Amino acid sequence: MDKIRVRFAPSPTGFLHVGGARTALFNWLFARRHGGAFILRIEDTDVDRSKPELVTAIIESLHWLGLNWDEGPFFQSDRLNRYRGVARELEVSGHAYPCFCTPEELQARRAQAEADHRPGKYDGRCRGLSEDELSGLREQGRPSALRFKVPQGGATAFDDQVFGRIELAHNELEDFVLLRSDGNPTYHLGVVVDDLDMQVTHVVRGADHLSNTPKQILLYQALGAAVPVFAHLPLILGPDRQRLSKRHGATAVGAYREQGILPEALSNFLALLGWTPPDQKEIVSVEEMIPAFALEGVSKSNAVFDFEKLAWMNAEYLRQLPKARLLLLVREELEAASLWQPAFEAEDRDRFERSVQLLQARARNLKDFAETGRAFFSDDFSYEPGAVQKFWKDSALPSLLAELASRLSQTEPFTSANTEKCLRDLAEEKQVKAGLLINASRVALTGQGVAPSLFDVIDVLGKERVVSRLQRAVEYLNAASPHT
RNA sequence: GGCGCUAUCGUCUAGGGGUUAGGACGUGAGAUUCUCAAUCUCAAAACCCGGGUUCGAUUCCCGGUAGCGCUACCA
Repeated sequence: MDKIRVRFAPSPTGFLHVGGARTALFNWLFARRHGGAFILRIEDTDVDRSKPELVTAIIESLHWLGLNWDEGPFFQSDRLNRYRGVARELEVSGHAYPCFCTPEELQARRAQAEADHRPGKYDGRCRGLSEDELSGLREQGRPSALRFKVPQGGATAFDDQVFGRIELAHNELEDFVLLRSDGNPTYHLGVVVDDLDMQVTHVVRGADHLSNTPKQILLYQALGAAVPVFAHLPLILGPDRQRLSKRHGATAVGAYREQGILPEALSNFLALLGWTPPDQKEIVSVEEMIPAFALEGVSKSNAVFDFEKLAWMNAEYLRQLPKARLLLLVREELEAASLWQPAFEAEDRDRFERSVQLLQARARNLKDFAETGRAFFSDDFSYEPGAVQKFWKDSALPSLLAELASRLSQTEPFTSANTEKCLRDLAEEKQVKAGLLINASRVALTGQGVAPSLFDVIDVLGKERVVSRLQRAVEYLNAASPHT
């Protein structure tokens, strides 16, 4: 068999959607599995809706996901003459004909057909235009589109790698447009010509193209070309089982990145939407997926995008992340939040690293480091209201915390064993539960009711910060309830 | 409307003519505890409906229903 060649062909009319990302991933996996080529092609023939900056954004998202391509990016807008040439060939060979109906006329007829409960297919009225009529219309300067002459009668069938045999009767098809009246190709012409020129062997794309495939096969045949293998992927839906769209929240890959999702977590999650590795593992790296990937294992039914599972998977990956990479990612987060300090790679480097590792066990996404973990990287943090309400309600707290601050300032050496002993001794003396002091101190030190183990926090923060933060909490509490 | 496709716990799925229908996320309970997370244990939770084939269908076939897709000079 010839070398396998696949492509991902997004159109730059929007950001890279998670559905598109999964299509790209499956193509990439398939290419890597078979040592084939993965081609990137930008389908920008819709001049009105395509935007150059979206091309950049799509490419950036693909890079972020680690989906590297072997050829391209190719732009359909660079190949316009080629499509026109093929269109011309098709016209000359009698497989296509000019149509002078205007979009307005067509739309009006469709509307009328709908009102009459008739099928709204194009009626083929320009199909039988005589040479005289043709040249007459041309002389009038009437613009024309080029339509494909769908064979009358019969059917086209193909064996989809995931859906099996699909058959469609030709009378269900209309004579679809190949070339718009402005000379630009439509999707169907563009894909077929490109996939042919780029020698694509397997077309792996969303199931929304399943019903379009027979049209394209007809084009291949009219061109006397071999038809590639098709594999359609089930669609990704929102929680309401509607096709995933903006109103469901984040759909763009970039939006997940901004939410602190790791690319490996997103890839893993997306891969499992419609595909199960043979060993049924849930956490699977792309490296593990490559040798196991097969189109035959792809599910036929649409899948609901479950953000909760992605979040879980992300936490899972975050916890396993090698130190060096995590440090780098957290640094980016802190920089974005204006929390990064040069000292973190100089005198405070050790504290920085230990803080990150402490937070790592509980983080669900990268954002957590700069948000709930803020107090580890800055003295400027506030007390989370829920935590204050829950852990700072005992009226003895101000004096207890003041005493704790004073005793901790005397503790030498300042190890977790010693600070813990100090706190527990104080609790015992004052006849209060150690938990009371521990929880209250946690809020004082981190501003959060949920944070790592207190003595680890104390250890990482160091004596000076611990003492001053406890004192700050005492002041806050006294200010809040001046009568006690 | 027409055509096409699909149908297993709430969600992602495994399985397949005879199974206690398996796993994961989520949910609930418990253990642990210093809050939370993690971890461990346990629990609830599914074969869309109706026919047929068969000794036996969740599995195969047909029909229905539902959902999705296509039905553009969008891709």
